[in-house]
Amino acid sequence: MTPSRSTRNGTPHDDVPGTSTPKTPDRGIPEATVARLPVYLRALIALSERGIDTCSSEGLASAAGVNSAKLRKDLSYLGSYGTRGVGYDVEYLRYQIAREIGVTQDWPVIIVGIGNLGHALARYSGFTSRGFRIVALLDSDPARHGERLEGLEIRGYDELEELVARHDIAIGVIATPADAAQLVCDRLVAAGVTSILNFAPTVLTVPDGVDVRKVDLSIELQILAYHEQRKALALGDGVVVDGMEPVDVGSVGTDGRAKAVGA
Amino acid sequence: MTPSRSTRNGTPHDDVPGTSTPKTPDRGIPEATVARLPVYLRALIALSERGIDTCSSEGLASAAGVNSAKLRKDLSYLGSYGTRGVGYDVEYLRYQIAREIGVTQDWPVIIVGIGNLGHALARYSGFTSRGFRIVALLDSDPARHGERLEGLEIRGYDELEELVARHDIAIGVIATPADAAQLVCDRLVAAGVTSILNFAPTVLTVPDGVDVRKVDLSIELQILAYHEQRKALALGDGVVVDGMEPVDVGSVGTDGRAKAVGA
DNA sequence: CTCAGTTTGTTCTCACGTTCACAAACTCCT
DNA sequence: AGGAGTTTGTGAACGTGAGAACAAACTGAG
Repeated sequence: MTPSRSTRNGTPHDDVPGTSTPKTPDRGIPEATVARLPVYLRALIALSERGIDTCSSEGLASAAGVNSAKLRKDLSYLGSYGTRGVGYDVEYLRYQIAREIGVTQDWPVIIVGIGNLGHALARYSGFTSRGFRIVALLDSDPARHGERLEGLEIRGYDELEELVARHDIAIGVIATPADAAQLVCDRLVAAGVTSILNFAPTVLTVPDGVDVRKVDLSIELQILAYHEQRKALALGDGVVVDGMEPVDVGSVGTDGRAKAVGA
Repeated sequence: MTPSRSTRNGTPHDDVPGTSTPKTPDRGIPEATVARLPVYLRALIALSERGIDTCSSEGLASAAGVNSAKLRKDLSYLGSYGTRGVGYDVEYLRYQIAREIGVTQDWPVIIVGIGNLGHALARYSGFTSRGFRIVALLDSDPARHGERLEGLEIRGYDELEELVARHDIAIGVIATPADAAQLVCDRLVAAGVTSILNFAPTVLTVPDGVDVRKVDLSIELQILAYHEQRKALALGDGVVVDGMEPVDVGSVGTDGRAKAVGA
Protein backbone atom coordinates (compact mmCIF):
# COMPACT_ATOMS: atom_id res chain seq x y z
CA MET A 1 0.00 0.00 0.00
CA THR A 2 2.66 2.45 0.86
CA PRO A 3 5.17 3.46 -1.74
CA SER A 4 7.78 3.43 1.01
CA ARG A 5 10.54 3.14 -1.55
CA SER A 6 11.32 6.81 -1.41
CA THR A 7 14.90 7.33 -2.33
CA ARG A 8 16.43 9.17 0.50
CA ASN A 9 18.74 11.32 -1.45
CA GLY A 10 19.58 14.34 0.52
CA THR A 11 20.21 16.61 -2.47
CA PRO A 12 22.91 18.98 -1.27
CA HIS A 13 22.03 21.66 -3.75
CA ASP A 14 18.80 22.30 -5.41
CA ASP A 15 17.29 19.78 -7.49
CA VAL A 16 17.00 18.42 -10.94
CA PRO A 17 13.68 19.68 -12.21
CA GLY A 18 11.54 17.75 -14.57
CA THR A 19 12.69 14.33 -13.55
CA SER A 20 10.41 12.10 -11.58
CA THR A 21 12.10 12.97 -8.30
CA PRO A 22 9.41 12.87 -5.69
CA LYS A 23 9.52 15.66 -3.22
CA THR A 24 12.36 14.51 -1.05
CA PRO A 25 11.62 16.23 2.20
CA ASP A 26 14.53 14.60 3.86
CA ARG A 27 16.72 17.53 4.45
CA GLY A 28 17.07 19.61 7.53
CA ILE A 29 14.09 19.10 9.74
CA PRO A 30 14.23 21.83 12.41
CA GLU A 31 15.16 20.59 15.82
CA ALA A 32 11.99 21.98 17.36
CA THR A 33 9.98 19.94 14.91
CA VAL A 34 11.97 16.79 15.57
CA ALA A 35 11.18 17.16 19.26
CA ARG A 36 7.47 17.27 18.49
CA LEU A 37 7.30 14.38 16.06
CA PRO A 38 7.24 11.76 18.84
CA VAL A 39 4.31 13.58 20.39
CA TYR A 40 2.41 13.46 17.13
CA LEU A 41 3.29 9.82 16.79
CA ARG A 42 1.92 9.05 20.21
CA ALA A 43 -1.28 10.94 19.45
CA LEU A 44 -1.68 9.04 16.18
CA ILE A 45 -1.21 5.73 17.94
CA ALA A 46 -3.90 6.70 20.41
CA LEU A 47 -6.27 7.64 17.60
CA SER A 48 -5.47 4.45 15.79
CA GLU A 49 -6.24 2.35 18.84
CA ARG A 50 -9.60 4.05 19.09
CA GLY A 51 -10.41 2.99 15.57
CA ILE A 52 -10.19 6.44 14.05
CA ASP A 53 -8.75 6.26 10.57
CA THR A 54 -8.81 9.88 9.46
CA CYS A 55 -8.14 13.11 11.28
CA SER A 56 -7.81 16.78 10.50
CA SER A 57 -4.85 18.89 11.48
CA GLU A 58 -7.10 20.54 14.01
CA GLY A 59 -8.01 17.28 15.66
CA LEU A 60 -4.51 15.89 15.73
CA ALA A 61 -3.13 19.17 16.97
CA SER A 62 -5.44 19.29 19.93
CA ALA A 63 -4.64 15.68 20.76
CA ALA A 64 -0.96 16.58 20.72
CA GLY A 65 -1.37 19.81 22.63
CA VAL A 66 -0.17 22.19 19.93
CA ASN A 67 -1.99 24.53 17.58
CA SER A 68 -2.94 23.38 14.13
CA ALA A 69 -0.76 25.81 12.21
CA LYS A 70 2.31 24.54 13.95
CA LEU A 71 1.33 20.96 13.34
CA ARG A 72 0.76 21.50 9.63
CA LYS A 73 4.04 23.27 9.30
CA ASP A 74 5.85 20.51 11.14
CA LEU A 75 4.32 17.84 8.93
CA SER A 76 5.14 19.83 5.84
CA TYR A 77 8.82 19.26 6.54
CA LEU A 78 8.25 15.55 6.11
CA GLY A 79 6.29 15.89 2.91
CA SER A 80 2.72 16.23 1.75
CA TYR A 81 1.11 13.35 3.51
CA GLY A 82 -2.35 14.87 3.89
CA THR A 83 -5.21 15.39 1.49
CA ARG A 84 -6.68 18.86 1.18
CA GLY A 85 -10.30 18.97 2.01
CA VAL A 86 -10.03 15.65 3.82
CA GLY A 87 -7.24 15.48 6.36
CA TYR A 88 -4.67 12.84 7.20
CA ASP A 89 -4.91 9.08 7.04
CA VAL A 90 -4.02 8.01 10.56
CA GLU A 91 -2.22 4.78 9.73
CA TYR A 92 -0.32 6.23 6.82
CA LEU A 93 0.83 9.30 8.71
CA ARG A 94 1.72 7.17 11.69
CA TYR A 95 3.95 5.03 9.55
CA GLN A 96 5.57 8.01 7.86
CA ILE A 97 6.42 9.69 11.13
CA ALA A 98 7.71 6.47 12.64
CA ARG A 99 9.89 5.98 9.61
CA GLU A 100 11.17 9.53 9.74
CA ILE A 101 12.06 9.19 13.40
CA GLY A 102 13.55 5.80 12.79
CA VAL A 103 11.46 3.67 15.09
CA THR A 104 10.00 1.32 12.54
CA GLN A 105 12.43 -1.23 13.87
CA ASP A 106 13.87 -1.64 17.34
CA TRP A 107 17.03 0.04 18.50
CA PRO A 108 19.12 -1.93 20.97
CA VAL A 109 19.80 0.07 24.13
CA ILE A 110 22.16 -0.38 27.05
CA ILE A 111 21.44 1.00 30.51
CA VAL A 112 24.37 1.72 32.80
CA GLY A 113 23.71 2.25 36.48
CA ILE A 114 20.96 0.11 37.92
CA GLY A 115 20.17 2.13 41.02
CA ASN A 116 16.72 3.43 41.82
CA LEU A 117 16.35 5.19 38.53
CA GLY A 118 18.06 2.63 36.32
CA HIS A 119 15.89 -0.04 37.87
CA ALA A 120 12.78 1.92 37.01
CA LEU A 121 14.02 2.60 33.49
CA ALA A 122 14.71 -1.08 32.89
CA ARG A 123 11.15 -1.84 33.84
CA TYR A 124 9.62 1.08 31.99
CA SER A 125 7.38 -0.38 29.36
CA GLY A 126 7.38 2.82 27.34
CA PHE A 127 10.86 2.07 26.09
CA THR A 128 10.26 -1.39 24.81
CA SER A 129 6.92 -0.60 23.28
CA ARG A 130 8.11 2.35 21.24
CA GLY A 131 10.99 1.28 19.08
CA PHE A 132 13.60 0.36 21.65
CA ARG A 133 14.78 -2.90 23.15
CA ILE A 134 16.90 -2.98 26.25
CA VAL A 135 19.60 -5.54 25.66
CA ALA A 136 22.09 -4.93 28.47
CA LEU A 137 22.10 -3.74 32.08
CA LEU A 138 25.35 -2.73 33.75
CA ASP A 139 26.16 -1.79 37.31
CA SER A 140 29.38 -1.13 39.14
CA ASP A 141 28.31 -3.00 42.27
CA PRO A 142 29.49 -6.64 42.09
CA ALA A 143 26.84 -7.59 44.63
CA ARG A 144 24.18 -6.97 42.01
CA HIS A 145 25.83 -8.88 39.20
CA GLY A 146 23.78 -11.84 38.15
CA GLU A 147 20.57 -10.38 39.47
CA ARG A 148 17.84 -10.71 36.86
CA LEU A 149 15.62 -7.86 35.83
CA GLU A 150 13.05 -8.09 33.09
CA GLY A 151 14.73 -11.18 31.75
CA LEU A 152 18.16 -9.60 31.67
CA GLU A 153 21.11 -10.26 33.88
CA ILE A 154 22.89 -7.32 35.46
CA ARG A 155 26.54 -7.34 34.44
CA GLY A 156 29.71 -5.51 35.34
CA TYR A 157 31.45 -2.67 33.54
CA ASP A 158 34.11 -5.06 32.30
CA GLU A 159 31.61 -6.45 29.84
CA LEU A 160 30.65 -3.05 28.48
CA GLU A 161 32.75 -3.07 25.34
CA GLU A 162 31.86 -6.61 24.40
CA LEU A 163 28.14 -6.07 24.88
CA VAL A 164 28.10 -2.89 22.85
CA ALA A 165 29.96 -4.58 20.04
CA ARG A 166 27.99 -7.81 20.11
CA HIS A 167 24.60 -6.13 20.02
CA ASP A 168 25.74 -3.29 17.83
CA ILE A 169 24.44 -0.78 20.34
CA ALA A 170 24.28 2.84 19.23
CA ILE A 171 22.23 4.28 22.10
CA GLY A 172 23.23 4.25 25.75
CA VAL A 173 21.38 5.38 28.86
CA ILE A 174 23.41 6.64 31.80
CA ALA A 175 21.70 6.41 35.18
CA THR A 176 24.76 6.35 37.41
CA PRO A 177 25.63 8.83 40.16
CA ALA A 178 27.07 12.09 38.87
CA ASP A 179 30.69 11.31 39.63
CA ALA A 180 30.69 8.13 37.56
CA ALA A 181 28.83 9.51 34.57
CA GLN A 182 31.72 10.97 32.59
CA LEU A 183 33.78 7.84 32.97
CA VAL A 184 30.92 5.64 31.83
CA CYS A 185 30.22 8.03 28.99
CA ASP A 186 33.81 7.84 27.79
CA ARG A 187 33.75 4.08 27.78
CA LEU A 188 30.44 3.95 25.96
CA VAL A 189 31.66 6.33 23.30
CA ALA A 190 34.95 4.49 22.93
CA ALA A 191 32.99 1.27 22.48
CA GLY A 192 30.99 2.78 19.65
CA VAL A 193 27.90 4.33 21.21
CA THR A 194 27.00 7.56 19.43
CA SER A 195 23.85 8.67 21.25
CA ILE A 196 23.54 9.04 24.99
CA LEU A 197 20.59 9.77 27.23
CA ASN A 198 22.00 11.13 30.46
CA PHE A 199 20.08 11.05 33.72
CA ALA A 200 23.07 11.85 35.89
CA PRO A 201 23.08 15.45 37.15
CA THR A 202 26.28 16.46 35.43
CA VAL A 203 27.45 17.93 32.16
CA LEU A 204 28.90 15.33 29.84
CA THR A 205 31.71 16.07 27.44
CA VAL A 206 31.74 14.03 24.26
CA PRO A 207 33.52 14.12 20.90
CA ASP A 208 31.93 15.60 17.82
CA GLY A 209 29.41 13.32 16.22
CA VAL A 210 28.03 12.03 19.50
CA ASP A 211 24.64 13.28 20.61
CA VAL A 212 23.78 13.76 24.24
CA ARG A 213 20.38 14.52 25.65
CA LYS A 214 19.99 15.11 29.33
CA VAL A 215 17.05 14.55 31.61
CA ASP A 216 17.55 16.26 34.92
CA LEU A 217 14.71 15.83 37.33
CA SER A 218 15.77 18.44 39.83
CA ILE A 219 16.28 21.01 37.09
CA GLU A 220 12.71 20.51 35.92
CA LEU A 221 11.48 21.08 39.44
CA GLN A 222 13.60 24.18 39.80
CA ILE A 223 12.13 25.65 36.64
CA LEU A 224 8.69 25.08 38.09
CA ALA A 225 9.80 26.64 41.36
CA TYR A 226 10.89 29.78 39.55
CA HIS A 227 7.48 30.26 37.99
CA GLU A 228 5.79 29.29 41.22
CA GLN A 229 7.70 31.95 43.06
CA ARG A 230 6.72 34.54 40.51
CA LYS A 231 3.08 33.58 40.80
CA ALA A 232 3.24 33.92 44.55
CA LEU A 233 4.93 37.30 44.30
CA ALA A 234 2.53 38.55 41.68
CA LEU A 235 -0.41 37.77 43.90
CA GLY A 236 0.46 40.61 46.20
CA ASP A 237 2.60 38.77 48.64
CA GLY A 238 4.99 41.13 50.34
CA VAL A 239 7.91 41.95 48.17
CA VAL A 240 10.76 39.83 49.31
CA VAL A 241 13.43 41.45 47.22
CA ASP A 242 17.11 41.74 47.60
CA GLY A 243 18.87 40.76 50.72
CA MET A 244 22.18 42.13 49.71
CA GLU A 245 24.20 40.14 52.14
CA PRO A 246 26.10 37.21 50.73
CA VAL A 247 24.58 34.85 53.25
CA ASP A 248 25.07 31.18 52.83
CA VAL A 249 22.16 29.42 51.26
CA GLY A 250 21.25 27.17 54.11
CA SER A 251 20.50 29.88 56.58
CA VAL A 252 17.60 31.52 54.85
CA GLY A 253 14.78 29.32 55.84
CA THR A 254 11.82 30.94 57.42
CA ASP A 255 11.34 34.24 55.72
CA GLY A 256 10.30 33.70 52.16
CA ARG A 257 7.50 31.26 52.75
CA ALA A 258 5.16 32.15 49.95
CA LYS A 259 2.43 30.43 47.97
CA ALA A 260 -1.04 30.28 49.49
CA VAL A 261 -2.94 31.28 46.42
CA GLY A 262 -6.24 33.01 47.01
CA ALA A 263 -9.48 31.19 47.80
CA MET B 1 -10.67 33.65 44.26
CA THR B 2 -8.38 32.12 41.78
CA PRO B 3 -8.43 34.08 38.58
CA SER B 4 -9.53 32.51 35.31
CA ARG B 5 -10.85 29.11 36.20
CA SER B 6 -11.41 28.24 32.58
CA THR B 7 -10.87 24.80 31.21
CA ARG B 8 -8.94 25.86 28.22
CA ASN B 9 -5.67 24.34 27.40
CA GLY B 10 -2.86 26.11 29.13
CA THR B 11 -0.74 27.59 26.46
CA PRO B 12 2.68 28.96 27.29
CA HIS B 13 1.30 32.44 26.91
CA ASP B 14 -0.13 33.94 30.00
CA ASP B 15 -0.38 37.64 29.52
CA VAL B 16 -4.07 38.20 29.27
CA PRO B 17 -4.79 41.90 29.19
CA GLY B 18 -7.79 43.27 30.93
CA THR B 19 -7.41 41.36 34.14
CA SER B 20 -6.10 42.96 37.25
CA THR B 21 -2.79 41.15 37.00
CA PRO B 22 0.00 43.64 36.43
CA LYS B 23 1.83 42.80 33.27
CA THR B 24 5.02 42.03 35.22
CA PRO B 25 6.99 44.93 33.83
CA ASP B 26 9.90 44.30 36.12
CA ARG B 27 12.19 41.39 35.58
CA GLY B 28 11.03 39.27 32.72
CA ILE B 29 13.71 36.65 32.44
CA PRO B 30 13.54 34.79 29.12
CA GLU B 31 12.36 31.22 29.40
CA ALA B 32 15.50 29.85 27.79
CA THR B 33 17.55 31.58 30.45
CA VAL B 34 15.38 30.28 33.26
CA ALA B 35 15.97 26.76 32.01
CA ARG B 36 19.71 27.26 32.25
CA LEU B 37 19.87 28.91 35.66
CA PRO B 38 19.64 25.57 37.50
CA VAL B 39 22.59 24.33 35.47
CA TYR B 40 24.64 27.32 36.49
CA LEU B 41 23.59 26.82 40.07
CA ARG B 42 24.73 23.23 40.02
CA ALA B 43 28.06 24.21 38.50
CA LEU B 44 28.53 26.87 41.16
CA ILE B 45 27.79 24.39 43.93
CA ALA B 46 30.39 22.05 42.47
CA LEU B 47 32.95 24.84 42.35
CA SER B 48 32.09 25.87 45.86
CA GLU B 49 32.56 22.37 47.16
CA ARG B 50 35.99 22.30 45.59
CA GLY B 51 36.93 25.40 47.53
CA ILE B 52 36.98 27.70 44.53
CA ASP B 53 35.74 31.14 45.52
CA THR B 54 36.03 33.07 42.27
CA CYS B 55 35.43 32.15 38.67
CA SER B 56 35.36 33.82 35.29
CA SER B 57 32.45 33.62 32.88
CA GLU B 58 34.66 31.40 30.75
CA GLY B 59 35.30 28.96 33.55
CA LEU B 60 31.74 28.81 34.74
CA ALA B 61 30.46 28.49 31.20
CA SER B 62 32.62 25.49 30.46
CA ALA B 63 31.57 23.88 33.72
CA ALA B 64 27.95 24.40 32.71
CA GLY B 65 28.43 23.31 29.12
CA VAL B 66 27.51 26.57 27.43
CA ASN B 67 29.55 29.29 25.82
CA SER B 68 30.63 32.29 27.82
CA ALA B 69 28.69 34.90 25.89
CA LYS B 70 25.45 33.11 26.57
CA LEU B 71 26.30 32.75 30.22
CA ARG B 72 27.10 36.43 30.61
CA LYS B 73 23.91 37.46 28.87
CA ASP B 74 21.90 35.09 31.00
CA LEU B 75 23.43 36.45 34.19
CA SER B 76 22.89 40.00 33.02
CA TYR B 77 19.14 39.41 33.26
CA LEU B 78 19.55 38.89 36.98
CA GLY B 79 21.69 41.96 37.52
CA SER B 80 25.33 42.91 37.58
CA TYR B 81 26.72 40.41 40.00
CA GLY B 82 30.22 40.15 38.54
CA THR B 83 33.27 42.37 38.72
CA ARG B 84 34.95 43.42 35.50
CA GLY B 85 38.52 42.31 35.27
CA VAL B 86 37.94 39.80 38.05
CA GLY B 87 34.96 37.52 37.53
CA TYR B 88 32.22 36.26 39.80
CA ASP B 89 32.28 35.49 43.50
CA VAL B 90 31.12 31.89 43.62
CA GLU B 91 29.23 32.04 46.91
CA TYR B 92 27.58 35.35 46.14
CA LEU B 93 26.47 34.33 42.66
CA ARG B 94 25.29 30.99 43.97
CA TYR B 95 23.07 32.71 46.46
CA GLN B 96 21.71 35.18 43.93
CA ILE B 97 20.78 32.47 41.46
CA ALA B 98 19.24 30.30 44.15
CA ARG B 99 17.20 33.27 45.28
CA GLU B 100 16.10 34.07 41.76
CA ILE B 101 15.00 30.51 41.13
CA GLY B 102 13.34 30.36 44.50
CA VAL B 103 15.18 27.47 46.07
CA THR B 104 16.60 29.26 49.06
CA GLN B 105 13.93 27.50 51.03
CA ASP B 106 12.34 24.12 50.52
CA TRP B 107 9.24 23.60 48.46
CA PRO B 108 6.92 20.85 49.63
CA VAL B 109 6.20 18.34 46.88
CA ILE B 110 3.66 15.56 46.45
CA ILE B 111 4.29 12.51 44.28
CA VAL B 112 1.30 10.68 42.86
CA GLY B 113 1.81 7.20 41.45
CA ILE B 114 4.36 5.09 43.27
CA GLY B 115 5.11 2.56 40.57
CA ASN B 116 8.59 1.90 39.28
CA LEU B 117 9.23 5.49 38.43
CA GLY B 118 7.49 7.09 41.39
CA HIS B 119 9.40 4.80 43.68
CA ALA B 120 12.67 5.92 42.16
CA LEU B 121 11.64 9.56 42.34
CA ALA B 122 10.76 9.27 46.01
CA ARG B 123 14.22 7.94 46.69
CA TYR B 124 16.03 10.34 44.40
CA SER B 125 18.29 12.38 46.59
CA GLY B 126 18.57 15.13 44.00
CA PHE B 127 15.13 16.38 44.90
CA THR B 128 15.60 16.72 48.61
CA SER B 129 19.05 18.21 48.38
CA ARG B 130 18.13 21.00 45.99
CA GLY B 131 15.28 22.99 47.41
CA PHE B 132 12.50 20.43 47.52
CA ARG B 133 11.06 18.23 50.21
CA ILE B 134 8.79 15.34 49.41
CA VAL B 135 5.96 15.45 51.90
CA ALA B 136 3.39 13.05 50.49
CA LEU B 137 3.26 9.86 48.43
CA LEU B 138 0.00 8.71 46.86
CA ASP B 139 -0.91 5.55 45.02
CA SER B 140 -4.19 4.16 43.77
CA ASP B 141 -3.38 0.60 44.83
CA PRO B 142 -4.78 -0.06 48.32
CA ALA B 143 -2.32 -2.93 48.72
CA ARG B 144 0.50 -0.41 48.91
CA HIS B 145 -1.12 1.93 51.40
CA GLY B 146 0.78 2.07 54.62
CA GLU B 147 4.01 0.95 53.03
CA ARG B 148 6.83 3.21 54.14
CA LEU B 149 9.27 4.80 51.75
CA GLU B 150 11.97 7.20 52.80
CA GLY B 151 10.17 7.82 56.06
CA LEU B 152 6.87 8.53 54.37
CA GLU B 153 3.76 6.41 54.30
CA ILE B 154 2.09 5.74 50.97
CA ARG B 155 -1.48 6.96 51.09
CA GLY B 156 -4.58 6.77 48.94
CA TYR B 157 -6.06 9.30 46.58
CA ASP B 158 -8.80 10.06 49.08
CA GLU B 159 -6.29 11.95 51.18
CA LEU B 160 -5.05 14.05 48.27
CA GLU B 161 -6.98 17.22 48.99
CA GLU B 162 -6.26 17.17 52.68
CA LEU B 163 -2.53 16.60 52.24
CA VAL B 164 -2.20 19.37 49.67
CA ALA B 165 -4.00 21.77 51.95
CA ARG B 166 -2.24 20.75 55.13
CA HIS B 167 1.27 21.02 53.69
CA ASP B 168 0.43 23.96 51.48
CA ILE B 169 1.72 22.09 48.47
CA ALA B 170 2.15 24.05 45.25
CA ILE B 171 4.12 21.51 43.22
CA GLY B 172 2.94 18.05 42.26
CA VAL B 173 4.69 15.21 40.45
CA ILE B 174 2.59 12.79 38.40
CA ALA B 175 4.12 9.37 37.83
CA THR B 176 0.97 7.40 37.19
CA PRO B 177 0.10 5.43 34.07
CA ALA B 178 -1.06 7.57 31.18
CA ASP B 179 -4.75 6.88 31.57
CA ALA B 180 -4.85 8.08 35.17
CA ALA B 181 -2.76 11.20 34.68
CA GLN B 182 -5.44 13.67 33.63
CA LEU B 183 -7.71 12.65 36.47
CA VAL B 184 -4.94 13.02 39.01
CA CYS B 185 -3.96 16.31 37.45
CA ASP B 186 -7.48 17.67 37.76
CA ARG B 187 -7.67 16.72 41.41
CA LEU B 188 -4.27 18.24 42.17
CA VAL B 189 -5.23 21.47 40.47
CA ALA B 190 -8.58 21.59 42.19
CA ALA B 191 -6.82 21.08 45.50
CA GLY B 192 -4.58 24.08 44.87
CA VAL B 193 -1.49 22.75 43.12
CA THR B 194 -0.32 25.22 40.48
CA SER B 195 2.82 23.53 39.11
CA ILE B 196 2.95 19.99 37.80
CA LEU B 197 5.83 17.83 36.67
CA ASN B 198 4.35 15.14 34.47
CA PHE B 199 6.11 11.84 33.81
CA ALA B 200 3.06 10.15 32.34
CA PRO B 201 3.20 9.83 28.55
CA THR B 202 0.15 11.92 27.86
CA VAL B 203 -0.77 15.53 27.19
CA LEU B 204 -2.25 17.23 30.23
CA THR B 205 -4.88 19.93 29.97
CA VAL B 206 -4.83 22.47 32.77
CA PRO B 207 -6.46 25.83 33.48
CA ASP B 208 -4.65 29.07 32.92
CA GLY B 209 -2.22 29.89 35.65
CA VAL B 210 -1.07 26.32 36.11
CA ASP B 211 2.36 25.35 34.78
CA VAL B 212 3.04 21.90 33.44
CA ARG B 213 6.41 20.52 32.49
CA LYS B 214 6.64 17.10 31.00
CA VAL B 215 9.43 14.57 31.12
CA ASP B 216 8.88 11.82 28.60
CA LEU B 217 11.57 9.20 28.57
CA SER B 218 10.58 7.51 25.36
CA ILE B 219 10.35 10.82 23.53
CA GLU B 220 13.91 11.62 24.48
CA LEU B 221 15.04 8.28 23.11
CA GLN B 222 13.09 8.83 19.93
CA ILE B 223 14.79 12.16 19.36
CA LEU B 224 18.13 10.41 19.73
CA ALA B 225 16.98 7.70 17.34
CA TYR B 226 16.16 10.30 14.71
CA HIS B 227 19.66 11.72 14.82
CA GLU B 228 21.15 8.26 15.02
CA GLN B 229 19.33 7.26 11.89
CA ARG B 230 20.60 10.33 10.08
CA LYS B 231 24.14 9.55 11.12
CA ALA B 232 23.79 6.00 9.86
CA LEU B 233 22.38 7.16 6.56
CA ALA B 234 24.98 9.84 6.12
CA LEU B 235 27.77 7.35 6.65
CA GLY B 236 26.26 4.52 4.70
CA ASP B 237 25.26 6.50 1.67
CA GLY B 238 28.19 8.79 1.75
CA VAL B 239 25.76 11.60 1.31
CA VAL B 240 26.32 14.84 3.07
CA VAL B 241 23.04 15.66 4.63
CA ASP B 242 22.95 19.34 4.98
CA GLY B 243 23.86 20.72 8.33
CA MET B 244 25.80 17.64 9.24
CA GLU B 245 29.31 16.86 8.33
CA PRO B 246 29.99 13.25 7.56
CA VAL B 247 31.92 13.00 10.76
CA ASP B 248 33.92 9.97 11.47
CA VAL B 249 32.23 8.69 14.56
CA GLY B 250 34.62 5.83 14.69
CA SER B 251 37.58 7.98 15.60
CA VAL B 252 37.02 8.07 19.26
CA GLY B 253 40.24 7.03 20.83
CA THR B 254 41.72 10.45 20.45
CA ASP B 255 42.01 13.00 23.16
CA GLY B 256 40.34 15.69 21.16
CA ARG B 257 37.03 16.41 22.75
CA ALA B 258 34.41 18.95 22.13
CA LYS B 259 31.23 19.93 23.80
CA ALA B 260 28.15 18.45 22.27
CA VAL B 261 26.17 21.61 22.53
CA GLY B 262 23.85 22.13 19.65
CA ALA B 263 25.55 19.57 17.53
C1' DC C 1 -19.54 20.34 -15.49
C1' DT C 2 -19.79 23.87 -12.07
C1' DC C 3 -20.02 25.68 -7.63
C1' DA C 4 -19.82 25.74 -2.69
C1' DG C 5 -17.51 23.96 1.28
C1' DT C 6 -13.51 22.09 3.56
C1' DT C 7 -8.72 21.40 4.75
C1' DT C 8 -3.95 21.29 3.61
C1' DG C 9 0.57 23.40 2.45
C1' DT C 10 3.06 27.55 2.21
C1' DT C 11 4.33 32.32 2.59
C1' DC C 12 4.96 36.32 5.27
C1' DT C 13 5.78 38.70 9.42
C1' DC C 14 7.14 39.08 13.99
C1' DA C 15 9.25 37.59 18.28
C1' DC C 16 12.73 35.10 20.53
C1' DG C 17 17.24 33.20 21.26
C1' DT C 18 22.22 33.01 20.07
C1' DT C 19 26.57 34.86 18.90
C1' DC C 20 29.75 38.57 17.95
C1' DA C 21 32.20 42.46 19.11
C1' DC C 22 33.45 46.17 21.89
C1' DA C 23 33.22 49.87 25.44
C1' DA C 24 33.39 50.13 30.42
C1' DA C 25 35.50 48.88 34.56
C1' DC C 26 38.63 46.59 37.37
C1' DT C 27 43.58 44.80 38.84
C1' DC C 28 48.36 44.64 38.68
C1' DC C 29 52.90 46.10 37.61
C1' DT C 30 56.26 49.60 36.97
C1' DA D 1 50.08 57.67 38.92
C1' DG D 2 49.65 55.62 34.58
C1' DG D 3 49.45 52.11 31.28
C1' DA D 4 48.89 47.27 30.04
C1' DG D 5 46.16 43.36 30.54
C1' DT D 6 41.61 41.14 31.87
C1' DT D 7 36.95 40.40 32.17
C1' DT D 8 32.18 41.88 32.46
C1' DG D 9 27.95 43.76 30.54
C1' DT D 10 25.47 44.99 26.46
C1' DG D 11 24.15 46.71 21.85
C1' DA D 12 23.72 44.88 17.26
C1' DA D 13 23.60 41.30 13.73
C1' DC D 14 21.98 36.92 12.69
C1' DG D 15 19.43 32.65 12.76
C1' DT D 16 15.49 29.95 14.24
C1' DG D 17 10.73 29.30 15.55
C1' DA D 18 5.71 30.65 16.05
C1' DG D 19 1.42 32.28 14.36
C1' DA D 20 -1.72 34.46 10.96
C1' DA D 21 -3.46 34.40 6.60
C1' DC D 22 -4.33 32.71 2.15
C1' DA D 23 -4.03 30.18 -2.28
C1' DA D 24 -4.23 25.42 -3.90
C1' DA D 25 -6.48 21.14 -4.01
C1' DC D 26 -9.86 17.93 -2.91
C1' DT D 27 -15.02 16.29 -2.06
C1' DG D 28 -19.69 16.22 -2.91
C1' DA D 29 -24.12 17.96 -4.55
C1' DG D 30 -26.96 19.54 -8.19
